[in-house]
Amino acid sequence: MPLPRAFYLRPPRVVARALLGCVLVSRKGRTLTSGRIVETEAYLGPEDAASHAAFRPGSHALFYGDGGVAYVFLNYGMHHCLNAITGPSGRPGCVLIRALEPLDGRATMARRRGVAATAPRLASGPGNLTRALGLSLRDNGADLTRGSLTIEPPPGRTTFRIAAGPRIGITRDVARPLRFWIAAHPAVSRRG
DNA sequence: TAGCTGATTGACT
DNA sequence: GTCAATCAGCTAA
Repeated sequence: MPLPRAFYLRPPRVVARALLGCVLVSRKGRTLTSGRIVETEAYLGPEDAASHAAFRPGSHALFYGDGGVAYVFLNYGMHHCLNAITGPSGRPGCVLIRALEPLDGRATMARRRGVAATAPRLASGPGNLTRALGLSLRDNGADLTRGSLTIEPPPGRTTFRIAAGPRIGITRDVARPLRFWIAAHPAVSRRG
């Protein structure tokens, strides 16, 4: 069972931490790929200058709607990034999913990435992650509580330490400590 | 219509 | 550490 809508109807900071350890599942045709979320970043509403809710029109309808919806965008002309919209309608915010530890479909991810299945960090980094799962702008607006792109609760008991720090790669509001990752996890993207 | 910017990556020096 | 690849959607004209 995917995480319920209510999971997402909370502030981005809370959802970002809660998503660590959860499993992102992508179904494309008969192919299933999944991975454990090990790294996220929170983006707030217009008060957060780095958030697309603040300066990226076109994403407004998604940001201001109910949470639990995928927001996929293209940047630098070649990389897709996957976000989960958070908060109830009228409370914009989202969580950028930056890195996964591959679970099901490792071979498929490796093929999509064009690397060996044994390669480390198959889905580490927002661009790599979306490529490994076969995501594109067509997945923008997808409902994360049902359908082909969902997020499941952590399987079994999982304990880990959550580390926090400044977000990576942004040019506005650089200092806010809104990046969260599983401490010492090998699949966390290295930059920063 | 042209020009600019960006929540990146990988290849190269 | 530097740099090119490449595009959606803005802005200026």
